[in-house]
Amino acid sequence: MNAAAVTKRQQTLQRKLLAWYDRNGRDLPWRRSKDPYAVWLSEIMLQQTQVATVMPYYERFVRRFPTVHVLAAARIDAVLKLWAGLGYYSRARNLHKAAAEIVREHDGRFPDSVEALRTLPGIGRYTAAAIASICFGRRAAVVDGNVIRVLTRLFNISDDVRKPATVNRLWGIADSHAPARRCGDYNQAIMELGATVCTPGATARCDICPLQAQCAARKAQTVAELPRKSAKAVVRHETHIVAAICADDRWLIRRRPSDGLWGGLWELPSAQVSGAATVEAVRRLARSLGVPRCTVSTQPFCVSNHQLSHRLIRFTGYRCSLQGTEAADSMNADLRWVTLAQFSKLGISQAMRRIAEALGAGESNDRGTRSISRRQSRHGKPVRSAGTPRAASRRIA
DNA sequence: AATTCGGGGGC
DNA sequence: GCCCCAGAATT
Repeated sequence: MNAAAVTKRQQTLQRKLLAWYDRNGRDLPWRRSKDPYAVWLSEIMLQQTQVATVMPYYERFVRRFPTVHVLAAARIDAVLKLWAGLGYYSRARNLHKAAAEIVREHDGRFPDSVEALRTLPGIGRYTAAAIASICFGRRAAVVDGNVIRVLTRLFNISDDVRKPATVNRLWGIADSHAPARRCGDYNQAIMELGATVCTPGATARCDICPLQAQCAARKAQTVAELPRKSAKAVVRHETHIVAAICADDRWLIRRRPSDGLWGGLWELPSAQVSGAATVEAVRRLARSLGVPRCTVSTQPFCVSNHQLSHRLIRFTGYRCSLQGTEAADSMNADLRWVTLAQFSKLGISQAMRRIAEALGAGESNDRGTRSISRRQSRHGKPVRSAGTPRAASRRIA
């Protein structure tokens, strides 16, 4: 908030960063205009996600939803479908909500202040400042993972950056250094420096850094140790079962509740179990879906480990064939019967995609035969999800 | 202040 | 394997 006391040193940093950025800034799709919609979308996608990962998703998304009006009018399923695989799906749900809000409350125009932007779902202090500075020329500093690295090194700050108090301190420092003019470029410059030069650990390229003469960590030879982070929480291990319930060539799928993990995405019904994966647990899951009687394969068709940042989930999938013709709860809009091809085109997580592929590999190989078969891909290599024990990689029909 | 949210790039 | 990533919302 305080732009009053701008020191000579701050001006030097601003000038060097901007000059460096003018020469070395990457040509990214969302930098080609100051259209707040494009910038907003990119900033949301880039949350905790690297540029290289975002690129194809961004291109697809703007092609399908070119304006905030188109996005606001879309169904959430269509949005999640294009987001599928990118992770952190609340971003997509909040994006959709915010689009509707912008159209409804702001006549389709983006708010141009940090405070007003901040009220939109999915827009926190970083994203609000990024949009306000880049699109509307506001003087608003940003702090992200890149800026944390650059600032802790520039000022040789060894506080634990996992503590909110440390990050708050960095927000203050960032704010005191943000220039009144070209603040959007300045913000992108310091992030670009963190992404391409002031990189983590020993990969930092201090030799080509425009701020090497000003860097306290370089002088103190602490670059590789900064930023300092306390140990992160240990990953919990969980066991989940998957019920692949089949009637003819259709599978019962369900939409996950909109909050929580993989919220709003479709899945082959799954559930966490406390002990080991069992056929009994699968039967219970099937019953809860309105499938009272079915035959559950004794051998799983797939065991797949899925690593998340804070937990490791082991999915064990079982085939279930329906007895009789009773349908699952037909009044439940979150349940559907679809072919595997249809399923793969819906918004589903990467974890579920792998499970569905294991299921499909077994299908295609089993076509026309009842024999025990080793699942194979088209390339002839055995299909085996990460961590699958060999014994479980074959299915007994 | 601590947890919860995904998935992949790059070493 | 490991660390990290243009963070936000919830508890």
